[in-house]
Formats: sequence, C-alpha cells, structure tokens
Amino acid sequence: MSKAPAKRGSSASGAIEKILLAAEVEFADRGFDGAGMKAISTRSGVSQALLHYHFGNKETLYEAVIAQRSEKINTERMALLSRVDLDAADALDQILDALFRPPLGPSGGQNAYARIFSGLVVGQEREQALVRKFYDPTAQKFVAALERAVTGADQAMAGMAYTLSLGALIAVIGRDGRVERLMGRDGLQSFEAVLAQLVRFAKGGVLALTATG
Amino acid sequence: MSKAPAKRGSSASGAIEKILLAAEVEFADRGFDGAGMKAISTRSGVSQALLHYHFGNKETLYEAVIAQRSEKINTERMALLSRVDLDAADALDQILDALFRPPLGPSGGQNAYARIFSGLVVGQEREQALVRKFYDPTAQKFVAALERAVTGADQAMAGMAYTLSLGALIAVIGRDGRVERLMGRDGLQSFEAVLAQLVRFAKGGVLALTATG
DNA sequence: CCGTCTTGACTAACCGATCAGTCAGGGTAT
DNA sequence: ATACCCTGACTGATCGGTTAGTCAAGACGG
Repeated sequence: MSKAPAKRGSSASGAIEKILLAAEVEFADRGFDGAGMKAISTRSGVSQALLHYHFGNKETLYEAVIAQRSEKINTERMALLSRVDLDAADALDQILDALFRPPLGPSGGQNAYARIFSGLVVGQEREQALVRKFYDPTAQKFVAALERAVTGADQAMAGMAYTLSLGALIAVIGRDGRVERLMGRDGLQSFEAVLAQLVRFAKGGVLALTATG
Repeated sequence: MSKAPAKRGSSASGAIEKILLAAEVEFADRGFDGAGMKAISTRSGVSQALLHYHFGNKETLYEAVIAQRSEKINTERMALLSRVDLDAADALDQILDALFRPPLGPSGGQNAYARIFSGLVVGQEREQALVRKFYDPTAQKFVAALERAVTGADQAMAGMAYTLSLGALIAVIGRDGRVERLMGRDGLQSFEAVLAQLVRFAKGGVLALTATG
C-alpha cells in the first residue's frame, strides 16, 4: 500500500529547515504556480526527491511554509494584543501596531514571507483556504478588540475596518520602488517610520469609518 | 525572417474580443502562471493556434488584456478627476471616488478584471512593469491632485496616501466571503454602499496621515 | 485573391512525482 | 566483538503528462 513516510520532525543535516527557507523565497518570488520544485531543490542544495520525501507534494510544502510563519506571527500578534488596555486613549494605535508589526517583520518589506502574505490576502480558493485555516482565529480576536476599543463600532464595521487596514498593510509590503517612484526624492524610510505612518493612516480610516454620520 | 502577423485590429467573427474576454477570466481565476493557453482557447471557443496567430505569445496576450481594461479605467478616472473642484470642501471625497469607482467596475468585486488588478498591485517584476507602463501616468495625476487638495501634504505624503488607499481598494476587491465571515450576519452590501465606506476609510486615513503632529 | 480561422500534428522544454537503490547508524543476537 | 538486519535520510535517473509555441494544409467568406 506504498506507505507515505511524510512524517516531519527529524532531519540529520537540517535539510528540512533548508528546504523551508528556500521554498519561502521561491514562493515569494514567483508565486505558487510560478515556483518550481526543481528550483527549490537547487536553491536549498538538496535533491528534488527529498522535497517529496519530506513533504509529499508541492501543495503540502507551500502549506508548511505558511504554517511555520503564521504560527510565529500569530503568537507575536496575540502577545502584543494581550498587552493592550482596550480602555486606554491610545488603544486603537496599539491594536493596529500589534496587527501590522509582526507580518512586516524585523527586516521590513524585503522580507520574503511578507510577499507571500500579500498573495494570501488577494488570492483565490487555495489562498483563502489557508487564510481561513491559519489566520482567521487570530483575525477574529482583532475584530473583537476593534469592536470594543472603538466607540460606535459594531461587528460588521469592525470586520470592514480590519479588512481595509490589512489592505493598507499589503500595499506597504509590495511598495518596493513604487512609493519612491510616486513621491519624488527621499531615500527609503526606516521600518519604524513606515510602520508609524501605516498606523496613522489606518487609525484615521477606522475612526472615519465608524464615526456617526 | 518569418514575420509574425500579430497585427490586431480586425477580426471577421469577433474572435479577438472573445479571446480577450476568455483570457481575462482565466488570468483572473488562476493568475498568469496558473492560466493555460489551452484553457483560454477552450473557454473562448477558438483554436489554440489562433491565440498565437493574433497575439504571438502568452505574455503579449496578458498585456493586451491589461492594456484594454487599463485604458478604459484611466479614461474614466481622468474624466471623473477633471470634474473635481480641488478647492471645494469635499474635494478629497471626489478624488477618492474617482480613484476607486472605475476599477471596481459596475459589477463590483465579482468583476474578473478587478482580481487581475489586485494581482498587479502586489505582483513582482512582470506586474510592476505593467503598472509602470499602464497606470503610472494617471497615478501621478492623482498624487498631484491629492497634494493640492489636502492642506499640509507634500509629494511624499501624497504618494504614500495614494499607495495606502490603493491597498484598501484591493482589500475590498478580494474580500468575497471574507468580510462576511468576519462580520457576523449581513448579506452582501450594495456596490454604492461598499464604495462609500471605502471612500470614508481612505479619506480618514489620508487626513490622519497628513495632519500635523 | 487574401485575410481569417480551423484542424491536427509536432517539438522541445519543463512540470510534479515516483522509483530503485545507496548509505550511515543503531539495535540485537550470538 | 562481530555479523546481521532494519530503519530513516537521501540521491540520480526517470516517469508520464502538460506546457507554450510552431508549422503546414486547407476551408470559408468578402
């Protein structure tokens, strides 16, 4: 019955980590369909057969990349969110900071996974299924936090606010060169400066969305 | 030297239009790499060879789809923008409406091209090149309009505001089912209602971004 | 006649996936 | 200790299928 080994968890030479790292870059650069198993094997320095030995197929490898990163991001997001005083004056700023900071990562937009993240948000069935699986539970916590922190917001408004804020986030992620092209001079801004602008924009948007009128 | 025919402009049975329409749906559903020339030919009811006869290759066909739609969108955007009084009180609302309405199209998010549009915003080299070619000139007009209409905005701020607003737009485009999932009940809202919320969000964001502080 | 279009065969490259087999390490029986 | 075997990690070669793209020959219609 051709047992599939496919049980991850051990690897003598750290091959699994190398594969995941190479796959992340390849998927980020070319997307799921554009990425090739051969290219991933070359990039990671292992045989192509080993990719299937450890992960079974391309789809599972893709999911493994997202599972690994999303867990870190969700953990970090929840840690930041748990420290927010929802009744404080700057609660909304803190919530949005907790939402944006982890996926942007310490290295900003050149982070490979950030580009995969963008693809998840605007993707079709495959991506939506992964979002549902790996991001929805945390997302609902944020929607609930928004609903509580913003006066006059119901669940529908909070959900819309969350979606629109995420849109602003992925616009920043994919902006390499584009923002600089549209706004004359100015070298690339620091990570914290961009994040601060993002929070300001989203905050203004959320408040405008939920304001009575 | 084996001249490529590839001169569009005439078609006895309207095959070119059928091809462009089918290609638009296929590219929207599966992305550039996921789309297949065979699938496009099947969908359009035309032989696969005819695709190459008229468009040469896949890349050119993709570009033709975007060229056709972007021209309509840009024309509509400029027409709406030209009617805006940049010194009026609601100038910002009008600018954002002119920016969002055309790509959302009359049919809203189920519009096939809208999904291609989303992919352009978050894409890599190929998509960025197409954006540069087909959208940048109009984009710069909008950045300039934002710079003039919003007090205290310089070009850098206006460019950032434009990028972030676009992000909110593509979040709405790709939201099918997702917004409804995050915000309890509520059936799908009407096109104008969604657009109005989008404008409110972006307006609040832009003003917050450019406010002194 | 000429441009449009179909049909069908064809290539060269590439795709994901599979296979048989190598190798090292560790337990185990004697 | 040594001979044995099993297991898990890993590879090179190759599988069948699909891809974009090409080409030739002919049909249809203005």
